[in-house]
Amino acid sequence: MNDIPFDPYQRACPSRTVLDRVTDRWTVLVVGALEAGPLRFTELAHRVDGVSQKMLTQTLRGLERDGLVTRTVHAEVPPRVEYHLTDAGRGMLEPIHAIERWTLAHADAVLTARAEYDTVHAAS
Amino acid sequence: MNDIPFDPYQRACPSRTVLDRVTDRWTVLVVGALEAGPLRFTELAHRVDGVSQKMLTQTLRGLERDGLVTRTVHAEVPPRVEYHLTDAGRGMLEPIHAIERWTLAHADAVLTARAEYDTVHAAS
DNA sequence: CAGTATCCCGCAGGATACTG
DNA sequence: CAGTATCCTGCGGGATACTG
Repeated sequence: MNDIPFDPYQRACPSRTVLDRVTDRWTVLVVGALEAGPLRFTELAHRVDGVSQKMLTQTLRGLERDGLVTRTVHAEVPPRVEYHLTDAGRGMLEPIHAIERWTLAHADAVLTARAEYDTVHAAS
Repeated sequence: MNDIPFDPYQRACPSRTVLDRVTDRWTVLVVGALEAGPLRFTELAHRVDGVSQKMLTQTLRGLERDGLVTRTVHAEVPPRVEYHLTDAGRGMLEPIHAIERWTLAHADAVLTARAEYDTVHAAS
């Protein structure tokens, strides 16, 4: 049991490293892509458009390390490796859905605000 | 009206830059800190422990640019500057709450999984 | 197919110093 | 107090090449 509660607003709190995982761009997209079901490495690379193999590997290893994704190797030739969410990983879908919902709902407003701001604060 | 719907899974979709805002570490903490009410620059720096003045300024400018935060300068000496969420910014609280909830709820499990993983995959 | 291994560049972001 | 302005370094992350 913990004597000290987690608080991401504190610099030294370990929970901040956990926060970093949820607020990772590729993590959000990869976990979101895995919601519909297990995917292979290449399939993921296609779904998450623009991710490099290095970043995809790195993201998947991190998710595996955190117990959010499981990596299954099927003994075949050519090899088939599938990634699927664990129960803990599926828990991440709630914040991810909220993030995606907000992004889609406010994208227009934000982009408009940006253009407006840049017009007003245009460099001479 | 948009002929093309936003899709953050597509590399070139502008919504990905909006996604980047919500998935920014300091953004989440700053907006979360502003939920309770307006705060001054220094107060924010204290609440969001560990943020450098440079990153705080940068984060606030970004939020202002995106129309999520308003900056109010009170004509006093010494100057008093207050930041508060706009309605759009308050909308970001939903994903942020979900993120914070998940972080606090799964921090223990994730940290344990990490330790376990690192033990098993220890470098020789 | 599903990676690992390198090389390398740009820039995120901290530290420090200065201003209205 | 609330910043801006520089300098500088580490590493995020892309490109490329190689392997089981």
